[in-house]
Amino acid sequence: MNRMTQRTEGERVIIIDGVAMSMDNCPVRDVLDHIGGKWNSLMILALADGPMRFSQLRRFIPDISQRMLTQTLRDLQRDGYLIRTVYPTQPPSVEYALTELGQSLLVPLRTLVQWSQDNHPAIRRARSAFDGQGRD
Amino acid sequence: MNRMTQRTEGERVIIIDGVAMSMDNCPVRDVLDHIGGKWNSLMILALADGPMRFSQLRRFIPDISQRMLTQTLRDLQRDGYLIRTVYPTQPPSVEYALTELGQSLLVPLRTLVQWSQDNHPAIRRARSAFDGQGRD
DNA sequence: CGGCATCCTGTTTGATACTG
DNA sequence: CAGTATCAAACAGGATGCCG
Repeated sequence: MNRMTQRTEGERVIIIDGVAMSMDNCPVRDVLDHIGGKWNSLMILALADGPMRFSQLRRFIPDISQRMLTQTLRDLQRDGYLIRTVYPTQPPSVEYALTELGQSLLVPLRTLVQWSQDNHPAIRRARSAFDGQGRD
Repeated sequence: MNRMTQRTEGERVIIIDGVAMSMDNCPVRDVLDHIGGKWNSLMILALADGPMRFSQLRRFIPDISQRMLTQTLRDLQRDGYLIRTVYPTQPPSVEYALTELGQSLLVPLRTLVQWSQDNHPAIRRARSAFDGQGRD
């Protein structure tokens, strides 16, 4: 599947699962960096069941700051994961909803969520074993 | 990556896909924070085909610093994703290999990689569309 | 309500140098 | 070869105040 990095002159390439990927523009890194952000994937999952308003999301993720909420939403919108709809009510309300792209990300994301739940105990076990043995 | 356990709040709970999860000890965040790290998931994928030595990994991921390589490997070892084996040769060689846990993570990870590759064009398109429209 | 701008902090990362 | 140590830069993130 994957093997060795090739360092052709000037052009750096990494090979993952047999597919060469330039490091300047690696799809995997690009996506992973985003879903790995502290709030991004949580936000996608939050919107899984349907659109939410700004203040709803704030309540839904209690420990996010307004700043990070705004920023995360803008980032996700920029990448096409969700759409922002402003309703010109008084006071104004803004609704965020997953796009088709966002919905499709939900699939691999849920796989990962499932895996996390299944294996979290094992990780915690490994962690305390590691911490325990080195110490004394 | 090295998350100091911070326990400030009492009993806050977030609901993902209908499942309530404590925020102090959320499996999803715990795992996502790791696979989302800049190097972690790349490292797991690098070891997918078999064990590698320290310097091999360095070459495999050309733009990682020695410091980050060491640290990432220690973190992943701590969480039970890989094992570290020292061969008392001269000079010493150290081999890193995925554990069963690490191998199992490979499955959802590959799903994500696949998704990334499939949808990267769409993301790039959305991104430039977003950047273009706000402009002037 | 739904933001944005500013300031300020701790954490993450990279460069560099040194060791067994 | 496979690390450790140290320093400085970069960045993420929180707190606060202001605005349409």
